[in-house]
Amino acid sequence: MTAISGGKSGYHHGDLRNALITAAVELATDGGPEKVVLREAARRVGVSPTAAYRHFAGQADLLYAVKVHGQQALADSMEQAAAEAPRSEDPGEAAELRLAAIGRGYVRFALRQPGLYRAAFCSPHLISDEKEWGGVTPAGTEPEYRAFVLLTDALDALVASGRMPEGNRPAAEAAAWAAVHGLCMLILDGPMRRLPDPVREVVVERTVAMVTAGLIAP
Amino acid sequence: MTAISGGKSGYHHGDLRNALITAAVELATDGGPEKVVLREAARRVGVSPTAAYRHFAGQADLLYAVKVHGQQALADSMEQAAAEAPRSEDPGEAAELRLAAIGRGYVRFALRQPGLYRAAFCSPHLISDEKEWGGVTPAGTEPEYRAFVLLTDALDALVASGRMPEGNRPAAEAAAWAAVHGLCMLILDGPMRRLPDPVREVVVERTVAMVTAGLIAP
DNA sequence: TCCCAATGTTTACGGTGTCAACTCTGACGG
DNA sequence: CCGTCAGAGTTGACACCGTAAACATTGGGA
Repeated sequence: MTAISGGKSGYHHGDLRNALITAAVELATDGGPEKVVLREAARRVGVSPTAAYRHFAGQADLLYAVKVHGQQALADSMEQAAAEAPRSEDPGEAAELRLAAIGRGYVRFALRQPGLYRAAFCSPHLISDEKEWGGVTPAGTEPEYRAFVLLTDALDALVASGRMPEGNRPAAEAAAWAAVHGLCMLILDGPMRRLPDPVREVVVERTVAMVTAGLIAP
Repeated sequence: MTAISGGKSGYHHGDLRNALITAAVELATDGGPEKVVLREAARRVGVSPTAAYRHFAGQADLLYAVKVHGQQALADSMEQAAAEAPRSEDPGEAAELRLAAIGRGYVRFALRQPGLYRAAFCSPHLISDEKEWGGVTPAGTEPEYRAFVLLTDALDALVASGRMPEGNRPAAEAAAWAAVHGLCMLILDGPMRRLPDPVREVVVERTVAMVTAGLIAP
């Protein structure tokens, strides 16, 4: 049978897997990963709960699909922010601006799509996916690969321009990622939630500044 | 009746609340917040599930108690690390070393007690506690208050010594906290889990260095 | 002494993830 | 042209979980 037939014949849905993912993503979008419940997704698609087991190993597997979706959406936001980054003649300054822009794009996505973002980074204990970074670089199959590459490129450009010392390069991506990720989590779930908007912006800018300055410093 | 009677008379436990918290903390310690299940805690204490409702509003309330416990344990680790920080004659250098020590103490706790740490920062959507920071400083009743004060003092000392520009002071605690928190989360739950130990140490040191350098930079 | 308020218990309900067994259906080979 | 068979969905059941209501037990003060 063709799996790409969009027409639902009543019994056979035709594209149940994607329909379930869509529903699950919707659940995560407003409510976060803990709202991704298999039965509800099936309910929304109009199908029996156990039907999902023909396409997913279980709820964790469905949640993992949502996680991948979220991470790709995050990478999109970062790419867009990078594209809109202010240009500069000085390659060093350009690289620095680009890194800052990427960071802001990251945070912007997290704040605009808190549910999806939290799903994208929800604990693997709920999922038990066993993919990991080998060294500091993730394998190309990783869902967070694109976001990681964006960051890596920006850092490489920064060192290539001479603005960032080579000695600071190792693990720089980890440090930069940690700062923006921690910022988002603290704002979304942590003690910084419900921070007044102006204060929040100050906090974001201070963090971005700390990252760039901290990586550039000799 | 006295709530402090330790002797269990069979029917009346005597100190059920603390017994439940202890059990719940144990659950979180090996397994994280999602393993904090009310029925299991009651089971371990040898009491019926609904007995817990005499002492907690519900599972979320019990989890919140665990959260507070975790945050205090975290503050302990930070305090100890600060006390063990290398001294220096130069007050500027001393303040910087102290800040770095605090950061390492933070990370050390997270890596040694991943379950508790994750519980300490688990999403309020599972808890619905409605306490928050007013500005950038938390109210004194906050569980994360002690840890926050430690950080704030270290930063104040840094600016008082003249090593950190006053212009960098606003929201500096947020940026610093974000970096170490994000680092811990990425290592525990994120793409950096199962990073080889040596690499992990490099990552931690690079992050700590980024924070201090990034805050000190003019 | 007796009573009552605090503390636990039993029972029950709705929700969840998941398994096993059954049923429908459409595409393919004869 | 038609039977069949594997893939896709269904029903029913089980073991958990959180939680509410009604009931039972106890010990300390009036």
